[in-house]
Amino acid sequence: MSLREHKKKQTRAALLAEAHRLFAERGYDDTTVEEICERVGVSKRTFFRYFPSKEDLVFPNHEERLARFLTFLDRAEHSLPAFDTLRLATRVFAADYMENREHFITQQRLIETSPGLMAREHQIDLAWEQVMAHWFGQKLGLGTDEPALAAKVLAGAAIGVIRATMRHWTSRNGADDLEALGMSAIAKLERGFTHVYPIDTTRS
Amino acid sequence: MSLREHKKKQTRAALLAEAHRLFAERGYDDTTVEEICERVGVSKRTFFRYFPSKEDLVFPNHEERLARFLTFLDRAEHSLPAFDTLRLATRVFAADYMENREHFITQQRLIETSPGLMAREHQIDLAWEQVMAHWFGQKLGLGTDEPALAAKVLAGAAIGVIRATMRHWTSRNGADDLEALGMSAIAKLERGFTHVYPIDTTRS
DNA sequence: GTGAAATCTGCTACCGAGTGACATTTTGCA
DNA sequence: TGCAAAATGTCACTCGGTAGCAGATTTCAC
Repeated sequence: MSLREHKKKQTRAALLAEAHRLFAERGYDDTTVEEICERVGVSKRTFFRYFPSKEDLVFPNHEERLARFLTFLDRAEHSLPAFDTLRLATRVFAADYMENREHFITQQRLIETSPGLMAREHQIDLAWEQVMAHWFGQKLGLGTDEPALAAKVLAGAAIGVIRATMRHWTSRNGADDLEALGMSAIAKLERGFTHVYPIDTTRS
Repeated sequence: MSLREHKKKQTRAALLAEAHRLFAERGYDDTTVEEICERVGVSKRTFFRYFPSKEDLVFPNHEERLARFLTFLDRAEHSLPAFDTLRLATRVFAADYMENREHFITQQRLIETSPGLMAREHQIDLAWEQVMAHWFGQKLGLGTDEPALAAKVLAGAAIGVIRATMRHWTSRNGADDLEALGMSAIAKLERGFTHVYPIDTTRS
């Protein structure tokens, strides 16, 4: 790595670290980009060359995570039923969240303090949803582009279920077994919610 | 209605109309609030007393719609199975969308041009999700506050499914029967997605 | 090493959304 | 008509984000 690249990594890391310190100290909205820059000793202009927006400070490696998910799906055994692959992915990611639970919960709490961050999170979820929709579409054997409606609907349901589960988990400070929650959620997707709200078989 | 209230309604309507004309003409992001104000003959400060933000111009009556949904749920026959009530609601809202399809599709297209509008839409969806979670929680007979996890997960899935369905519908210019799409989506929630991605019963 | 070219940074000036304080007009009512 | 309240306008400001350009640093070829 050249000296230049090294310094860039350092600057980026310094901005991230200082930002998170300030966010923890006085919150996201009450921390201005200029403050962060002053502390790091960098101009505002330079900041925006490292991070396209202030929000990106909170989701520094979402692209990497999404890429991980993508390669996971690509490498998944083609013969495995779709929901089994989902279960595998859930195990992997649940383990990650459980291991770094303080970090993720802190981040989630921060996100919930600012509508802008909520928006950004949603944007990221949309990307995940698209990836899933595409993958489900392939599983249905309809080629790669323009996944079928059923695949898109399933992807939407999956993301919705994941978000609700994650919110529940973080709201309880990560006390529950995230993998178990995930398995239960996937089971509901797979078998339907009728066992929760039984179909009335006495009606005509 | 007093003269004062009358004028206020007029001003509000004028702002909305002018805004939508400009949005259609040169897009949301390329229309400034000041422009809208100039055309209507009102100061920027006054604008922000009518609309808390520029985004609210695009979702002028979302509170009213949500309230409609709420009273619908409240008035629903208590004995009716949960999913049947959902189906009823879907019929009502699908009819509304089908009747004013140009309006809704135009609005959706506009929303998709701006991340800020997408964010706002999501915020509104969250409110719907909360209402649904609360209602599902009641249906489960667990009292009114802090709906059970299952209720929250179902609400998340429901919103996810609705959004995916709506996106599909608008992307095809409202050509499909929205009510039929909705019924299919609810059926998937109810019975599960196994018929789309069958469970492999041959595995050990 | 030295110099030139590519790259990085800082500065200043700007835009648009949104807010606060305070003066001015408009309306409702006695 | 006159007075209080409500609505509006004005001005100045904050903050996130961008454009242009000048000056500094690094890289690389020689």
